[in-house]
Amino acid sequence: MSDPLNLVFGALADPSRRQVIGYLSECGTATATELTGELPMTRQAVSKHLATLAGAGLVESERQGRETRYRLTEAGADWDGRLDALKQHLLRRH
Amino acid sequence: MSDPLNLVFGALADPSRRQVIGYLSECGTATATELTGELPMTRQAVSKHLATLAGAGLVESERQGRETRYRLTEAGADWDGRLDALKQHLLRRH
DNA sequence: TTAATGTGCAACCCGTAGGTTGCTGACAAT
DNA sequence: ATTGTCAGCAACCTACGGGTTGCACATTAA
Repeated sequence: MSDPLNLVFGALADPSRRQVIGYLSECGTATATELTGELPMTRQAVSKHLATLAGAGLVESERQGRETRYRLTEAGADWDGRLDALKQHLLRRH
Repeated sequence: MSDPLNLVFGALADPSRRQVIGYLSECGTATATELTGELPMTRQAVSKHLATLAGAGLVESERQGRETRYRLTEAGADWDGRLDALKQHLLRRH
């Protein structure tokens, strides 16, 4: 369960989590409550997704005052690029 | 649920399925019962995994007589390469 | 024809992942 | 000092995924 590949692909398997990666790639940085406005779920659910992404090393967090801001790690940014490329590839293929 | 990206990442999320991809990459082609010898599970479980991989377009099957042989599709072979590369990348990183 | 082998289908079990609600604690604003 | 906002638990619910067993069908071998 601690296999890095497992963590990464487990994290990427969920569409909400891939969406979070996309948003973070656009906004650069965001809090859990900010992301909640973009997703049809509770803040706690978003928080769990962020924890999963952090566990996979795709996201990192930093607490500033009373809010904690999340941003993509280098690995997370890499995956955002690959996901975009795959989307384009799949769209043109059909 | 029919989003291609969902299907692909859902399929790749399971370690057994990634292992199946690896075996098919080595052997070229195999049946469900042959793969059962390599994995700690039942033939039906392997068969389900193969069905999932086929649903994601990573594997294709062809029935020959009473046995059905599975092989990687082009997309599946691509992913086998990427998985190997990622493994190496993660190993050297630590 | 009969037996053996390979497959597919359906029902079922069980753990866990995704999501919710409810509460508590930390900062900030007034 | 009080009130409002942000975050972090913890418990709970529920659906689904991974796996099993059991049976029925098709094909090859005896």
